[in-house]
Amino acid sequence: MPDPSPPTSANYHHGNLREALIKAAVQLAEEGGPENVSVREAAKRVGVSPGAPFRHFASKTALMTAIAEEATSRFLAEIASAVREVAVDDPMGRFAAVGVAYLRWAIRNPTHFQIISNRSLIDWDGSASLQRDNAAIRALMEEALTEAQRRGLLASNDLAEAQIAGRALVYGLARMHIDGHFAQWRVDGETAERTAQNVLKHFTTLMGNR
Amino acid sequence: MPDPSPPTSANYHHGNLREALIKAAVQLAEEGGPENVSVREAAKRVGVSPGAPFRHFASKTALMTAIAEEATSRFLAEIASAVREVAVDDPMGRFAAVGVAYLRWAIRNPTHFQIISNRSLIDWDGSASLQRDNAAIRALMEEALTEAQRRGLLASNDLAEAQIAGRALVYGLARMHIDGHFAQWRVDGETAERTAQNVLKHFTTLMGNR
DNA sequence: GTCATGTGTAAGCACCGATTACATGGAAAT
DNA sequence: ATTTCCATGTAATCGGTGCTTACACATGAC
Repeated sequence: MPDPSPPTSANYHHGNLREALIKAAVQLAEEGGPENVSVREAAKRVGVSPGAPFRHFASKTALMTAIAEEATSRFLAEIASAVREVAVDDPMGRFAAVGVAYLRWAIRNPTHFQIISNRSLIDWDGSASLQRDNAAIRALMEEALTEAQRRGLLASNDLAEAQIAGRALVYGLARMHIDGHFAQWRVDGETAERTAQNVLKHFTTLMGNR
Repeated sequence: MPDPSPPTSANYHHGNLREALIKAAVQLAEEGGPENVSVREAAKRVGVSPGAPFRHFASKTALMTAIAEEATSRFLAEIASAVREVAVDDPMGRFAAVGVAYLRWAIRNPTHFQIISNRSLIDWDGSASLQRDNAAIRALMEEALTEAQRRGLLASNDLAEAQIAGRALVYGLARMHIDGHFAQWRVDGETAERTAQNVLKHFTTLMGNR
């Protein structure tokens, strides 16, 4: 009996192992959370030996970082797009748009949000794109609030405090959602997004001078 | 040369291995985060074989859950104590006190807060004390806001929304601190606690009817 | 056609959580 | 006082993990 599947020219070289590994790792995270991702299992699913992934990623952290880079890029794009749809002379509207878009993306992409929120799986300091995109997201929020204060549209007179508060609200709501805290109230997935956004909008108006 | 340290009667039975393991595990978490905890390493530090811990904890999760139970109990006690120091006819004051005490504990006990905030290391559903204590903490906050609304002291007319908002603010601030987000602003440990509490107090007054 | 390079395999390291069979020693029962 | 029993330890082992090293091969440049 001949070898049923020798490493012939057809499959010895995968062709796009890097992308395939990223896809497999994301799938593993979707099945059992980011902690469930294992390089070996991803390699197995792609049909490659356990050592192969390390030709493309120096470490498991590097693999997860690559996933985070892709995700953060899309995250930023969606937030920036939402901001662009608000009138330039409405900073509080831009601020609210950032928050709503942030939450919307986090809720609709829970796996990726969990990955980019997990400090221990990712090498933040080692990725220029991660730092740049995250800074850009922060800048979008900060610009809106700074401009709002300049125009006297902000209730608080402490800009830093308002920025931290806004960030905490959005981040807290997003984390409550992915950590399952909403189940402690009666909120059921479907309404979670609407509820969180209502809370956010209510507070952005509360932060504004009306 | 005789056996230098045989398992004689003096040390064959540890005496209080359970507590010793908990202490060692907490120390490991303090050194490198909750992910750094390993049952084997804790056993080694206590001077016991790798299998011994499993006589006292059915799994690593059970060990971490035991740590979380102790921590949550102290967490609740401190919050309850802070609430008791506020006048009974000042529900918004109680609400603020819960938030401040919550944040204060989280900031001063970052290791334990990280452990009790990590859903994947702990068996939440399997611990009655964890569920009870967490429910008690939630109840303290909810009671305050509910009473505030009953007395017409709440700006929002949606109680559930206000509760989620309050929770999100406190939780978001706490997580931002342990996740190192405050470093992105100029906040430096010392002032982090004061800043977070200022933000919280500012918003509790914003939430109130004045 | 030859060869260098990139990309895979195979084997193996140290560590991990967890299980099993066995050893031990203290306390309770007689 | 002796025996018995059981909680609590050890030793060995299993499958899984991240990661490294030595080697094989397929492919593109020359």
